[in-house]
Amino acid sequence: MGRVKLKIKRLENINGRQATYAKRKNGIIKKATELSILCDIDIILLMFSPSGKPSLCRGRRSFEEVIAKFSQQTPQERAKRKLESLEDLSNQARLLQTQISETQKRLSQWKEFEKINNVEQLEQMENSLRDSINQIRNRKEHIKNQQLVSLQCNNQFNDMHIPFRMGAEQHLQPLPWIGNGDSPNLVLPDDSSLLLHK
Amino acid sequence: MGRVKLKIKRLENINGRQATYAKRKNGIIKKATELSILCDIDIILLMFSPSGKPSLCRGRRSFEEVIAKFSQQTPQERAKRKLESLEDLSNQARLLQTQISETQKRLSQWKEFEKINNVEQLEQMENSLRDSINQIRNRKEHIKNQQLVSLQCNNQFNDMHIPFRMGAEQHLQPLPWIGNGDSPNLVLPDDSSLLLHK
DNA sequence: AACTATTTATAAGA
DNA sequence: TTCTTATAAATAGTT
Repeated sequence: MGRVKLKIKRLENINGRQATYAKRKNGIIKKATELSILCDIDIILLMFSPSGKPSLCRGRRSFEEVIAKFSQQTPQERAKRKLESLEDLSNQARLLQTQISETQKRLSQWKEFEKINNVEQLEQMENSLRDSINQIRNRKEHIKNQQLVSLQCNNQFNDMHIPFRMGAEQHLQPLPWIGNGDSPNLVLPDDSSLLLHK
Repeated sequence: MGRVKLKIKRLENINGRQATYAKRKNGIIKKATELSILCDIDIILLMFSPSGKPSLCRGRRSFEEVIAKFSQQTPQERAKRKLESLEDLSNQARLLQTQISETQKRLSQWKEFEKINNVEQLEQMENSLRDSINQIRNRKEHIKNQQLVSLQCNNQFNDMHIPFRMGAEQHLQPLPWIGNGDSPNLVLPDDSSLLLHK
């Protein structure tokens, strides 16, 4: 449609390409808009000028919505998307792996004492454990004293039909972590004393 | 271009929409192809028929390449992409959060004995710690014996110009985890004995 | 799917 | 660049 019939072949003149692009771009955008309205459809037209400037034409729905719709419809696209996110995920996985192995290294210190060859370090670990044992003993004493007190209270109130062990329920709370042994049981004493100062 | 001038407005007849779509789809695809060749540009034309069937037209470069080029060029698109991946990431984050808080809950048992109100449980923990201390003591004994042996060896070989402490280097290995106190120091005794059977 | 009257797009020139 | 215009191309209604 023009003065002469045009051969569909790359225009060698760069200015000619720019001029033709400018004209035909408007034409095709008009066509896309018309098609979208007339037939009530989703359409995306994305093109780059010879100098690289993008032009986007769309119907009523957004670029992202239409691309997503297309990607969801075609299995290849879905697979490709997954492949793309795989890269990110594997980076994250690598990071987590590092963190986990570092943590496990630290944890294994407290399990596999036969791998530690430093007597001073062993002694510091022993002191830390001893400290924890002392804390546990203190706690046990405390609880036993409390039980004694609450039993005395119950005896006082037994004639008043207060339910048995009422007032001592604090130490009867369920401890949900017990028996939930599907993941390793971790231990964390306050072992800041273990850090050797540089 | 046709027998009558067409008002650009949604065609009410569904068959009319289908027919017009079929004709104009070919037209616009031809236009897009011509533009791509004539001006040597990237172009993507994606449209859905009134019944939902997608048609994709592209130039020399693939759909993904052109979309990526566009997404990289426009900051809004880049932001939107990030926003999309945010959803996945937040799901992962939530999962990790759960795992971390579960782990921390377990760990805190070994730090905050004053929160445990069950004497039996405290005793099991104490036994576990005592067991670890015994292991440490055994290890210390073992190392001291080894040191004695290796010192004797060194004395034997001193006249042969063997470097000092050669043969005892095993217990002089650096222990990289010491002093690396930027993350909590974790402890894991073999506390399977702590699990109460249901 | 093919025809064709007519509209629309556009190549070259101003 | 934008406008003009001769001509090519697309297509609406029809068969």
